[in-house]
Amino acid sequence: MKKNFAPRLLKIYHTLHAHYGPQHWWPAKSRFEVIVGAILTQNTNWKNVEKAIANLKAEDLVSPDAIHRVSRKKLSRLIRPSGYFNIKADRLKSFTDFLMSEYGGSLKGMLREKTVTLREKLLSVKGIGPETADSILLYAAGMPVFVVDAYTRRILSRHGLCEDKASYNQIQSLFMENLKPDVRMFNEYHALLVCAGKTQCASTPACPGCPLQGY
DNA sequence: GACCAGGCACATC
DNA sequence: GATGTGCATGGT
Repeated sequence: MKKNFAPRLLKIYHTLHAHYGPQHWWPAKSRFEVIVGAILTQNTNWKNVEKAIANLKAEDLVSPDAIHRVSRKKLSRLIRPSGYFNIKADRLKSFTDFLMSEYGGSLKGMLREKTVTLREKLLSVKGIGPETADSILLYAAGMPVFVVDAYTRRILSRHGLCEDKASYNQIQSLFMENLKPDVRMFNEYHALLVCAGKTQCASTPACPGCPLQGY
């Protein structure tokens, strides 16, 4: 990244923070629940994910061991509200399989990995792509990795900070090469972009009432 | 009834 | 490397 985008990125962050306030992400009670949510929310409304997680909790299945043991059939039935339930059941299974084989089922063991190493390993798990991997790294592991999603791309291109076809890695680099690694801030920043994307900056070029108007 | 939502894998060119 | 398609529910 040749140009210094730090001032603009910081200004956007502070503007969104002042407008929307702290978002207190990730909405989950445990690290493992963060990971389950990260997989279930793929291309899906969070409200639907909450229903699926509530079903899992009702059966006391929100643990690596429980997910590993439960039948694929029962798992997909319980997560049905989150959509793509057959695929997502496989993805939850592939993650717990990975956790079992690589770390003996120990999430703590997994979280002791270096960030770069863990990211590569997560990306090798079937069903975990860049956004899901980075959500796990940031929100479950507490590592300073910036999460990029559809809202991030839309808002940044809308405000002329990237091409609308920019790749995931390009957008992630934009943040990580211009901002100091700061878990708290990366956490809030991504959450705020999602919040803004949901409300006003979503897709309209005019973006009426957008708190980022003029940037 | 169309359209969208905090993606990803896979096929094809 | 870019582009297209299947996966599926629930809210607007």
